[in-house]
Amino acid sequence: MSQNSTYHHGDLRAACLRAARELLEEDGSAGLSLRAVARRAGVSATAPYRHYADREALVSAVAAEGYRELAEHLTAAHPAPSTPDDLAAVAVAYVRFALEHPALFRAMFAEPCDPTSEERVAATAAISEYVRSIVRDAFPGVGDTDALATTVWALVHGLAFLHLDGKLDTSTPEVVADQVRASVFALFTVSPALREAITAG
Amino acid sequence: MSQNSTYHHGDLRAACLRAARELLEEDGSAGLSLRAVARRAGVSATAPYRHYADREALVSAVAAEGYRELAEHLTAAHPAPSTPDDLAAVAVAYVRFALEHPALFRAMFAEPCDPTSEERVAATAAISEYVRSIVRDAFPGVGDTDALATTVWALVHGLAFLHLDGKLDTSTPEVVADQVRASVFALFTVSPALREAITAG
DNA sequence: TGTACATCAGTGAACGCGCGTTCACTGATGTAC
DNA sequence: TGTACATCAGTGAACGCGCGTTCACTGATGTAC
Repeated sequence: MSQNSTYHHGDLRAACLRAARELLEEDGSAGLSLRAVARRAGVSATAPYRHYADREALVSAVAAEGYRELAEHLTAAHPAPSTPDDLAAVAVAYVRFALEHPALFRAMFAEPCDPTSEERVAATAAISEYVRSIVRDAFPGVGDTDALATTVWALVHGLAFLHLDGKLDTSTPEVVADQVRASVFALFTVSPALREAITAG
Repeated sequence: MSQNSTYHHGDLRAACLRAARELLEEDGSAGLSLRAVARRAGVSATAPYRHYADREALVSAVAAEGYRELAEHLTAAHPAPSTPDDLAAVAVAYVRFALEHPALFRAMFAEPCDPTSEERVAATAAISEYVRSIVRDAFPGVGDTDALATTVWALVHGLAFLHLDGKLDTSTPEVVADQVRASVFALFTVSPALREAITAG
């Protein structure tokens, strides 16, 4: 698959994706141009067109990869969370992912999901369903957990963004993790009666 | 102040700000260029330089204005919130503001606050302090409400962004408001003992 | 009230830049016989 | 095993574009006397 010829790259598609991610982290989304990607991959400016229809297609591919990695990162934190503690661990992983890949995370959530990119739509739907399933598994007694799941997701997502935007203390990973855990615990000690009321409709 | 001469604009500074906001809403942040602003204000490409040092200065001014308007919008929703209901009303206003000014809201939170723009730094600090003061006033008994305030802010901010990014149902303002209220109520019925534990440190 | 002049807010030509994208092309690869 | 040829993955020149920013300028305004 990898040959010593310099003419054929071997795996330019993957190399473009890698270059795009690097550019994203270095210069933000403004730095992510097809030409810059080509330059970094050591290839002519037009070579990426063999693998991506246009700039938008490349960005969508990057975002989709980000969603997949985020999902992996979360399951790695806890494969089947079922208690507030488990959930807090997953939440911490979510925020850590955002802080470790700030530009990627922004690219994933910055724009309404491009409806023409099947890959991206699927990846978005998957992460959304994944979050819901975690809450469902953690609270099997409740009939419709969707409202509660949304609340959890919003809380964690908001924590991720506020940290990312420098609005909260990010001096050490521990400080961040403590804040995330405290917030999740606050949410998950809702009185059972009220939780019923919220999730009934 | 406004003369019939076409040479002197009269209030180009404000006109630039207005044009920038319109461009932001129409084309997203990519459409916000100094040249486009000048064009829309009906003025030569270099005229805005009389009022803004460079593009970044204009963007910062727009963001700062956004922060001020958000603060006004929140106080209009409830001048001195002191119950979960009051707080829910403010939260609904926060999310509505985001949905009514999507590109502006993104611009406000998209990048770490430009540390060279005093106006922007001040506006950011003000909104942050405002959120904290609301929670402080609503829970005067608790010594350190900062952790709780962060939780509230994160929840509401996350709801705003998830709605903005098309990840949640935004079909009607009522649907959105119901979700926001439900989420806030879930948070504010934390058991008193646990709230103590969270906010003690 | 009139005039001289400083100041202010605009003009418009010009610069260099990087971008996305097209096009005709060419070198390398792999397959059929 | 060798050759002919289709296909694939790259090249590189070229296009038109809009951008940020500079510069020397000029028209309008306001103020001092």
